[in-house]
Amino acid sequence: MAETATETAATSVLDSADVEACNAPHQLAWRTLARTHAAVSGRVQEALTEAGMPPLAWFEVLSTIAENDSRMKMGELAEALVITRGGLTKLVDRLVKAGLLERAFCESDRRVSYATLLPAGAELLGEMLPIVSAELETAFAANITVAEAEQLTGTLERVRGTACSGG
Amino acid sequence: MAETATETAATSVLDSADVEACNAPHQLAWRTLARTHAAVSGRVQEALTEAGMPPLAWFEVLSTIAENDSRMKMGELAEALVITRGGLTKLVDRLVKAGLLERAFCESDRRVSYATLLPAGAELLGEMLPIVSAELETAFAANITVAEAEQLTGTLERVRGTACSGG
DNA sequence: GAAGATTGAATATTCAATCTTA
DNA sequence: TAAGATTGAATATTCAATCTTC
Repeated sequence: MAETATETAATSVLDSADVEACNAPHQLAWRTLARTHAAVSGRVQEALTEAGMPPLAWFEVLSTIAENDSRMKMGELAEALVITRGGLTKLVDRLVKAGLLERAFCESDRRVSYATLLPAGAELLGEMLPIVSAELETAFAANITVAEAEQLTGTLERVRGTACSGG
Repeated sequence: MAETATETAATSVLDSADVEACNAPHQLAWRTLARTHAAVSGRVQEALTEAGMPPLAWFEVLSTIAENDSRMKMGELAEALVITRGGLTKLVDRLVKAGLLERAFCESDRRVSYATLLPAGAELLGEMLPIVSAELETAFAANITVAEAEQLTGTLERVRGTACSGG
């Protein structure tokens, strides 16, 4: 309505099919997913900053490498973190400059390079972990049960599957 | 442990408590949430690029405003999109420059400014929507049921709640 | 002084092009 | 020629400082 008003820039901009599409359960789930991710990320980031710690991205890198025998190929790491290769190169550059990681080259295939965790990186990870964990406990444990968390993980992994492999 | 090895940079870097914390259901849920978000975002972004459309962030802005009577305060919009105010100002700048949005000022309180949807913005939204919808259908509808999507939304909203308000 | 929004400097991320090795 | 990684240019985002209005 209100199409007679002269001020209204663009009322009723979406036809009924569009509105339906916007409010479909899957669309709603996606929007909630995106905003929950942003909100929780922000909280964790804030907690790290207040504790004088490096950004969340550094934690992601350190923890991912630590869980993979403290050594990962750059390509694998980029895929695990779901960021571009170029972006990962520069991110790792910063961690190397900070003395947390070291680059190593594969002997059998000189094209590949590894990012390896240094003791200082492991130590920092140990300091960041409780802060991140505490924040996640606040966000998750306080609001959903363990069973719900596991179900959430399962559902999300199925969604992610198609998004990645296209199969 | 493993301090006798000369090659290993940092093996067994996490003690058992840390490993436990990393693999806790809530930590796992968070990691899956973050990576699913990145993966699906990437897919949608790619589809938009291939169709010669603007980035996903533009879609988020346009659709959020469209769902709120085609007019939102900058602060509300920033909160809805979970980005900083400064970031939103520049994002909206780009959309304004592209002729998709218009700024309007509140008469009762001159401090607040509105972002209003222009017809060109509504038209573009109509073109982007089917592309985004199709990609989300591929990611969601193909892998989870409507009931699961609704449950996912509910679970995520509870997680988000604490992350935002702290209550 | 406080709230809302914007700006500029610094940082981070992407995309395309390049380099090296298989 | 292709795969893996890196670099540089362009873009986007944040943080702190500023401006305006309440």
